[in-house]
Amino acid sequence: MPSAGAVARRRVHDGDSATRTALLDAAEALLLEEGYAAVTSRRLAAKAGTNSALLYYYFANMDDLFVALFRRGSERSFARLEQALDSPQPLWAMWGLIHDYSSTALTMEFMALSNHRKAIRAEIGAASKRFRQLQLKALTRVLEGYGVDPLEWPPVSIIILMSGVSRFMLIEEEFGVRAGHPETVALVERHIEALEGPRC
Amino acid sequence: MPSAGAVARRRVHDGDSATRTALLDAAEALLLEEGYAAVTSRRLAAKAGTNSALLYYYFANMDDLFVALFRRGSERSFARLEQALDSPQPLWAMWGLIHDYSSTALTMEFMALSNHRKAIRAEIGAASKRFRQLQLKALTRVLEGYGVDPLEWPPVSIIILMSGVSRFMLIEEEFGVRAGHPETVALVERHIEALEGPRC
DNA sequence: GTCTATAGCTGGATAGAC
DNA sequence: GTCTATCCAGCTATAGAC
Repeated sequence: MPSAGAVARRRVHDGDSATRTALLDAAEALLLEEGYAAVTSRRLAAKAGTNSALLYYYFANMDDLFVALFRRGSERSFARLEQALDSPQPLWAMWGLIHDYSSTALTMEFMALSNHRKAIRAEIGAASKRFRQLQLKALTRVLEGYGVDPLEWPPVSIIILMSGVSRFMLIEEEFGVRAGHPETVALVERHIEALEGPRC
Repeated sequence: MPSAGAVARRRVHDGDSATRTALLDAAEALLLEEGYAAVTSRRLAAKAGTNSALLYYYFANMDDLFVALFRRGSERSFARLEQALDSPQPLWAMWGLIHDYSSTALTMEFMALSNHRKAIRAEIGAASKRFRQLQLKALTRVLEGYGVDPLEWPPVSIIILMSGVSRFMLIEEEFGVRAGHPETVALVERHIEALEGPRC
C-alpha cells in the first residue's frame, strides 16, 4: 500500500501503446471477473502477458493505473449517454442505459475500490457531477415537452429515482435478492410508456 | 489472505466476554472510520487494547470475526425495524430508518467487504431477504389501510423505491454529489404526508 | 486468557541488465 | 521497452511461555 503522501517520481508514458492498452484491458477484465481485490500488479501483468516491472514503466503506481482505467471508462459512458439522450425516445433510452448491469458493474467496482484509494474518490465525484449535468439538461427539455409539471416532478428527481431504484435492484441481485424486482421494473416502465409511448 | 478452502481448526469461544466485545467494537469503529481495508488483525487488536494473537483465540479467522460483527449489526437493525413498523406512522418511521446515514453506512461497508470475503456475501443475502419480508408484511397491511391500489403501487415496489432512492443519495453524498437531493427528499416526503399526514 | 515471537506469504515498487 | 532479481512492508495465522 502506498503511503498517503506518496508522489510519483518516475516519468510516466501517457501515450497509447499496445502494451499500455493490454494492461488496462487486463485490469478491466480482472475487475469485472474477480473484483478489485484481485487486481494486483503481479496478477494483472500476468494476465496482460507481461510482468509487473513493465507496469511501473507505464504507470507511476497502481493508483495511477486505476485512475487511467476509470477515465477510459467514463469517456465511453459519457459518449453512450450523449447518444442515448439524442434518441427519439430519450426516457426509454436513458432507462435502458441505467438499468443495464454491464454498464453499471464497473462503476460499482470503482466505488468499492474508492474506499481505500482516495485518488479514485475524486475522479468518481467529478465524473458523476458531469454525468448528472448532461442528463439533467436533456431531461429538463424532454419532460417540459411532455407537459410534466417540474414543481411536482422535478427532472432531477426523476433521474435520481430511476438511477436509485435501478442501482438498488442490481446490487440486490448480486446478493441473490430478487423479490419485487419484476413488479418494480414494470412500474417504472408503465410510467415511461405513459409519457413516451411503447418502447420502439 | 486465507486460502479458498480454509477450514477453522481451532475451537472458537462464542460466549460474551469483555475482550470479545471490545474486539467487535473496535472492528466496527475502524470499519466506519477508515473503511474495511483498515480492519486488519493487527490494527484492530491494537485499537481494542490487545494483540492479534488474542483475536485468534476468540475468532477462528478474520472471516469469522466479520461474520460475527455483521450478525450483531443485523440483529440490532432488525429490532429497530420491528419497532419502527409498530409505530402509528409506519411509513414515516420506515423512511426515517431507511434515509439515515449512520444506519446504512455499516451495511454499505459490508457490501464492499463482501467483494473479497465470500462468507459475508451469503450473510448479506440472507439478512436482506429476512429484512425485506418483515418490511413487506407490515407495509402490505398499512398501504391497504390507506386505500392504495396494490396493482398500481405494489407494496414491495414502494419499499424498493424508498430504499433505492435513499441509498443512491447517501452514496452520492459520499462522493460530494448533492444536486437534486433536497428536491427529491421533499418529493418522497410529500407522498408520505399525503397518505399518513404530517410527521409527528 | 493473555502475551511475545515468528513463520510464511503476497504485494508495491525499484535496480539494473539487455 | 522489456526483462530478471530483489528489497521491504504488512498481513494472516500459529507456537508456545506464562
